[in-house]
Amino acid sequence: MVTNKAIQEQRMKGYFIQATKDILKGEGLKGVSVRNVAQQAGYSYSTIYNYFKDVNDLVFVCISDFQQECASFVADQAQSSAPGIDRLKKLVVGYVNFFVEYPGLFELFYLAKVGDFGHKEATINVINSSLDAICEKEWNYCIARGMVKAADVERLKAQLRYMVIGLLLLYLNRRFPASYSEFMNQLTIQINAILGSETPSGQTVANTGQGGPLVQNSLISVNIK
Amino acid sequence: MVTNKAIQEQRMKGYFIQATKDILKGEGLKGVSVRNVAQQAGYSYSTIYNYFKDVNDLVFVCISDFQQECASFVADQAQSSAPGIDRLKKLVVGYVNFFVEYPGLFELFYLAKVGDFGHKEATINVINSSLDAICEKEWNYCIARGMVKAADVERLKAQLRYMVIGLLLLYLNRRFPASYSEFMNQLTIQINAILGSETPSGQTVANTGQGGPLVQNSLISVNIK
DNA sequence: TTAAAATATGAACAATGTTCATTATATTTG
DNA sequence: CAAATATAATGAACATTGTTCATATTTTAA
Repeated sequence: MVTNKAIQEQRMKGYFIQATKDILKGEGLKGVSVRNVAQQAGYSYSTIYNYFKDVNDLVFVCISDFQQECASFVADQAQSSAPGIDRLKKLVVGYVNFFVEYPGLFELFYLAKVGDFGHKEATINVINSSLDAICEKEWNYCIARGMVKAADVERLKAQLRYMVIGLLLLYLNRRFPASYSEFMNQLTIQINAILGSETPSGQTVANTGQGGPLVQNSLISVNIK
Repeated sequence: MVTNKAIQEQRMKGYFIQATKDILKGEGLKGVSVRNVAQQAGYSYSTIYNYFKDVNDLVFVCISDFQQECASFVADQAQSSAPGIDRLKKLVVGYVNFFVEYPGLFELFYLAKVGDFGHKEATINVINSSLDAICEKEWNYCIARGMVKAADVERLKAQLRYMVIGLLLLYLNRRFPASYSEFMNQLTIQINAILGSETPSGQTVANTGQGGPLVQNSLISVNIK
């Protein structure tokens, strides 16, 4: 049974959470202070501590909500493209666009310090699997249609995940590349390197043969038809 | 000409920088406070402001030194392996190992907030090209020996860069993967996906063919011989 | 030696997170 | 309904941050 107390407590939490979310989307983490949030919610700063262990806790519970928002944002951008690899690419681009639009949320998802990892395992998991969750349906579609081998999917997911996060980190936090257009260009190149490009020509990606005593030669060629 | 004043000023800066570096390698960024650094250097906290604009400035000038240290660390780990792709892989693994050993330095390189991007362009560049700088000689070796096509090198460098940073970010900041061994396993998989594995069998990485109206089919196959 | 310039210093301020005794409100009980 | 009790909201207070600035100290110049 849900007691009145529980309802009221959730409502109070909601006020603080909404205020925190608004600040995060606008100014980012640096704008979130316990006094700032409290004022926006219409309460005294110390009242927050009746509902959240500390300010870290408050900030962290926003993540699940934002993951939902991210999923909607991405679905909206990708719905028009054809199912399969094409839409998969659009989903990844959409995921990147979301964090470019809300850099504060990238900070929250990937850069923010987490106090106690153990107690926040569920939320951490939401973060770590956020891209996978957004792409899952499309991966299944691709597997079912034989567009990708099931054995490769986990590695490909991982490749996209690390690439996207690395690219976003450098761009949002280190201004590399310096311009948005070059950043998007890099993104396209990277996505095509992982999921395949539609260039109608075959080309060799890496071709390694060398003669160390114990090391076998290896030849890798990527053919795009 | 180098004035006495300049020498003395550099010496003073050096005291604060050394103290900051020691703290960064040990406790990480959270341990760096202006009072903490000053005490370790044997001066009053306000003296720092006679030599550095702010605490961000102080922290940032440590980066070039650490890049040197990183390069030595990596070279030491990779020197025994055969030149070419094999050593290239070892260099990347060494780069990762460096930041696993000193998580505070990963924080400094990639996570720390930068006040004024414009004035720190040189240092930012040291960061963004740190992996490339470490691998440059080996890339040239590979190109000269025809192990990789020159046209592909920039993309491969970028792939390694984003992958390494994404992987490190998730592992050091989000405990993903949860164990060190699984993390290293992921690293190996990713490196092999980019630079080629030595598995003596051909395998298909991604195989996409689908029938959107305007989208061409694409087939990518990676053959390792 | 004395005047002047340079440099080191801690007091002071604003902003931060957090705790806690007190006040105000809501609920229960007589 | 009134009083007693429980619950919740509050701001004072503390510790810690970065930063500024007037003052004290040291070094340099005359």
